[in-house]
Amino acid sequence: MGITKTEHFTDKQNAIAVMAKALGHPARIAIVEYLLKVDACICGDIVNELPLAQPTISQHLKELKSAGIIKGSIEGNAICYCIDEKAIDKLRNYFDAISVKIEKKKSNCC
Amino acid sequence: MGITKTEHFTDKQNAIAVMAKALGHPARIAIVEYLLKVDACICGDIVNELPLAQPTISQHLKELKSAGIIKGSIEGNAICYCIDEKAIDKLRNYFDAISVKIEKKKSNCC
DNA sequence: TAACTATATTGCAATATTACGATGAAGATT
DNA sequence: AATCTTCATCGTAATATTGCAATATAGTTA
Repeated sequence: MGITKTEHFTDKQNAIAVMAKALGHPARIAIVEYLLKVDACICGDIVNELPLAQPTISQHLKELKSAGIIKGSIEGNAICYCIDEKAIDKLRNYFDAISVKIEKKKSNCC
Repeated sequence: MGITKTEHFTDKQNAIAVMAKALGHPARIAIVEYLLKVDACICGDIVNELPLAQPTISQHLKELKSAGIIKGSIEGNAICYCIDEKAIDKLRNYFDAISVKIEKKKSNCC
């Protein structure tokens, strides 16, 4: 197999999973953190920051983009990537909600 | 390849990535949501709830456990799984921090 | 326009993931 | 003790991911 049975789950579950999966790699976490660190979102130097080859970075950027975590705009012959706040908000709200639910339960057997 | 170069990244980056990766599958999101929904964390009926075979569920539970998202305790011949609040808190804090940083910047080019 | 720069795509090898049937292990029930 | 129930593990097939060298694409500059 190796194929995920997305059709059995809700759109929301799939949406969260897609975003989480995109962040499920340390290089992609490092990219996100780098985009946060630099003041303007002038990119491309990501390749110089990370110990990975340019095609590998490009591929990770593509995955982050297709998951909606970052967005890119053309800036001359370079490309300016930056974090898409909406995606982060969705994740934040999701984990906030889980925390609240856990807090409410606290009946706990484990 | 197919092998992630974890050694090039910080422990924190790897830790977040491991948790995100564990949640990067809709079945595992569904499991977490089910554990939140049921009042007591009596499990095993997860298999009845989800459209996946028992070995598949077992494998997903193992991954969630090894990522620290859930913990399990033996309850007779059944096993009681529940969410580990600490992991959720870590994720929540992480995305909160990112949100704050995005908010502070707002210089934004894209 | 030719060369340069920045990023994307292609193609490939190595490894990981997903899924499940068959089977195993351990406590519960009869 | 034999059986049942519950969950884990093994083995295997199909597919996905990771990483990079080579190459392509597109804007920029000389």
